Amino acid sequence: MEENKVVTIYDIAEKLNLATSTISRALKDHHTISEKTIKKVKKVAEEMGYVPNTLAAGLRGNKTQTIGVLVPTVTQPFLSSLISGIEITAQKSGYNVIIMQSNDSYEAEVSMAKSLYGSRVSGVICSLAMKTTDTSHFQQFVSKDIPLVFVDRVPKDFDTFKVIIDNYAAGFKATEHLIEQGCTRIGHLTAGSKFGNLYTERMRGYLDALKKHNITPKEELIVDLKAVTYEEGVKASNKLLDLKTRPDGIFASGDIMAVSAIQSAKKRGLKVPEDIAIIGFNNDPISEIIDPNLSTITHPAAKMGQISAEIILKNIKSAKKSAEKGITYLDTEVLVRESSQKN
Amino acid sequence: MEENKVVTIYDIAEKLNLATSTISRALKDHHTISEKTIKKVKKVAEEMGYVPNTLAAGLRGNKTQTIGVLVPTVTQPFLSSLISGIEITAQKSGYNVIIMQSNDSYEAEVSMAKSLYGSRVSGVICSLAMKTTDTSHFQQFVSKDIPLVFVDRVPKDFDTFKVIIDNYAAGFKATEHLIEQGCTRIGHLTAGSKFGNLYTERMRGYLDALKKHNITPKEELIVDLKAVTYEEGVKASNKLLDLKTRPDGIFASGDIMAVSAIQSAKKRGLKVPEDIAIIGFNNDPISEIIDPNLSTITHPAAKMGQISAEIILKNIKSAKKSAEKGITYLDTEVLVRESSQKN
DNA sequence: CATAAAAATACAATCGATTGTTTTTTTATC
DNA sequence: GATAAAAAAACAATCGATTGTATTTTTATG
Repeated sequence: MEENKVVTIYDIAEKLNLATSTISRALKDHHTISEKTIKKVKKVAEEMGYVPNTLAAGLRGNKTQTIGVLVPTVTQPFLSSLISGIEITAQKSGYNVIIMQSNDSYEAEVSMAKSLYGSRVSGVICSLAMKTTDTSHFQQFVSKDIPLVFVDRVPKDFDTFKVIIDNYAAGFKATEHLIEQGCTRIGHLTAGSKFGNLYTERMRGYLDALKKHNITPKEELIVDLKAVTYEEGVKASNKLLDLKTRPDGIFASGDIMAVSAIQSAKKRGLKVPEDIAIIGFNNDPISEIIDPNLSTITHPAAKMGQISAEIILKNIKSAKKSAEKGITYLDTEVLVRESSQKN
Repeated sequence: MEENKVVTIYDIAEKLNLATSTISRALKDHHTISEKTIKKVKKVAEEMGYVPNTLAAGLRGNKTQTIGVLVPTVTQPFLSSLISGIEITAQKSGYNVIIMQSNDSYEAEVSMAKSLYGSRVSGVICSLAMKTTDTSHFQQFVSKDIPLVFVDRVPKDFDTFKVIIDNYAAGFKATEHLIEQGCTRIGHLTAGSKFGNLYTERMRGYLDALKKHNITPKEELIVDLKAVTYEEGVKASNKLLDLKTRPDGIFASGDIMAVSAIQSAKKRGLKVPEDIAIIGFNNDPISEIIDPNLSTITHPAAKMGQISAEIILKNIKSAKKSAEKGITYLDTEVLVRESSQKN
């Protein structure tokens, strides 16, 4: 380890009396450099504590070994698992990950997209802010051939890679499961559905499942949360539980909401699932811990992160080949635990 | 938005028939550039869709607007909150955050530290891998005057900034709280304590609290988990509950472990806190949800992230001023909820 | 209006790695 | 040993923003 001076290829070149181009090529095993020289260069580089300056390489090549990740927050279990999946996959290929949190603000998202662009990231993975309807701030990546993947919360009308689950089908399955358990009056907790997002899709599944089984949807049974928090979940659950005719089942579009519902029901002395069956969405860690254990829809967070990263990596390498941009659907399952099992 | 060509200050310079140096200075309101020119340059830059290339700036100035964050994982609630705090604070000052997960592996940590160094991050915030005992791989940052903050899991013998809670005091408080509730036979769940880490400190607090109240520590009452997971927690809890003389209180060094203990106790028909009082550590989201609500020690994750980032930012600016490197202690509190309240 | 002082802008080197092209060295062949 | 071919290494430009220094333009003053 040297004193305070940063070691560059110039220092190595000087020491070995070679050209910097030779050093640069030797370090990456270029075929025009002799074995002997390669060995010598690597040895000295090691000794001098040389660490390549990725900025210089990135500037020259106009690309970095960095993937930008833009998500609403990192603290939700689903998103932190997603990020973990991205980071692990990127790391394996020598890529770094820059994280930004939009905090569900459209303005923040626009500004952060610009910042990522300025950082010359090699690719971008984004889960949209809840308030985002216009996505033109992502156009800059596409027009510069920077691979862009939307994951989980994706826009409808943007032609790029998307990694999602089939939220409609999942909502349908969840609801049908409750119906199979004998529920006939099923409440639904959703959030920000007016933005036409994934919650809306789940709700569509809910509605169609009811329809299929000849149950007439009631508006009073659907509660739209302002934010996906425990407190809002409790408020919304109580709205359902306060109805003159109480629901006998609840499909919550997220585990936090489902947990709120369980707690609210228990607080009133109701038995879950006997009095009211509840199913959530996401398979957050808490679903295995809450009493009764929460039935839920699996949501393969880490896998989605991994696949998103793989798409980025593949499309960086195959340069302008402009692979067909498509939607990757991942499987979900109804995970039946205690909270919904009436039989 | 332009077609496909990336806009640089050269393009702006050409269009306005000015020198690039003028453009560069105008864009940052340098006082030697006239108001008129500044306005003109900014207008055209905006029109042309100019986004500064942070690589070029970073290369020239030998510093980036980036903070490296190296943590065991991003999926633990404490760490994701920590990261969130860092990211928000950094973002406010125009800094980006690169995330890396050591997955508690020493080798990964060493390699990632090198990678961060190669990325020329302006500062580094690290929470050590559990398996790390030697920290010489962080020396490169100090010797290059790159501010380095260790947070939460910090090394003993490294002279740099540290942001931690007083784990000893917290362990003491938690244990004393149980004693005040009338517990006399208090079990302790800890993890990897042989590495001499923060868990060890909490255990020291536990032991001293017992001593202060004339309770003789028993080795059988201390269980050391191999990993901090729910499953390992259950195993460890059962070891305690299987003792011929069962403990009447448990201080778990983390909320996951505490939750495992609650569930394991309940599964045996034991009442919490009547039969056995339990207190955790961290104040994870789950502690408010588990039944009974979990008493715990607050652990100001987001705040620790914020402060760590602030230290970095401050010490980047004050360049080589080499502020005195010290330990910042944050407050913790005993958060008494249901799981420990016998009175 | 000449000249000094101040203001505004231009010039040119720099950061460190990469890479297309050229030159030098080595090897092969007659 | 001369010459062509192949191999190895050197040369030099480049990426885009920054910044110390020089130059030009403007303003002020007698």
